[in-house]
Amino acid sequence: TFNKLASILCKNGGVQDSERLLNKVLKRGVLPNLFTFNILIRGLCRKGLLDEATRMLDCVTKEGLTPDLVTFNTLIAGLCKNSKASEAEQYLHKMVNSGFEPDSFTYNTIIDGYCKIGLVENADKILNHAVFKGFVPDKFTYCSLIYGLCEAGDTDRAMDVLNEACKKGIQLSVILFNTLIRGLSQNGRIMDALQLMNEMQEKGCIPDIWTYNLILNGLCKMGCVSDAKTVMNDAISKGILPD
RNA sequence: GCUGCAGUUUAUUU
Repeated sequence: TFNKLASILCKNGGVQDSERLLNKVLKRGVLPNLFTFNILIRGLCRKGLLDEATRMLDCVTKEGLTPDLVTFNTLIAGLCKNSKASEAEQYLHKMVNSGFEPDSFTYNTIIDGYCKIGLVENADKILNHAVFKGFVPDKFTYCSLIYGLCEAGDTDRAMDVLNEACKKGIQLSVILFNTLIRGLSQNGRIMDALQLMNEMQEKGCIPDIWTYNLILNGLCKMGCVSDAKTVMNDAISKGILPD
């Protein structure tokens, strides 16, 4: 019960509330387990308290518990969300040295972390290493790569990556298309973005409110407000209401 | 003690 409450408190942005609750509960003799620490690590990272979060890892050991894969993944994700992908990579090495096998969460998180800070090359390096270890790229991996390539202005390669994902049997999703649509429109390729919005339907992916918002944003930024209106009416006629 | 279950980690818009 406490763990569930702590998780909710942390997600609402209040690690301190969680810690207060933890103290109360400790006084009643309820002992935290590894889940508790994992939740707190996530909460601390969300607040940007990375040093506290990494210290939590030591706390775990002091409490006689052993960090598990989720503990490492949580910390790695927290570091990545705070633009610290290379620090996160250090923990990848630490966990391997501690005898843990990184899983798809681990690899995808670090790959995403590097893509988000514009270091697609580093992401690629991790990916190649991961594939060598038997990792199979999934929709998360491809999404991050597409995002990263687009941010780097390499929309052509981003499109190649989507095609590659398709060829490898990845079930293409609205999210993957949205990611590429965003990249195309942010790189001035609004026509290609519109075309992709049409193509995605042939592949069974129905544009959602995110898709339309991306397209509308792209059109408006290019000054094509009347085209944006047309698209918006199209969305409304399909039952997708502006939010 | 055993069995089951539950709670924690990764991708897209403004």
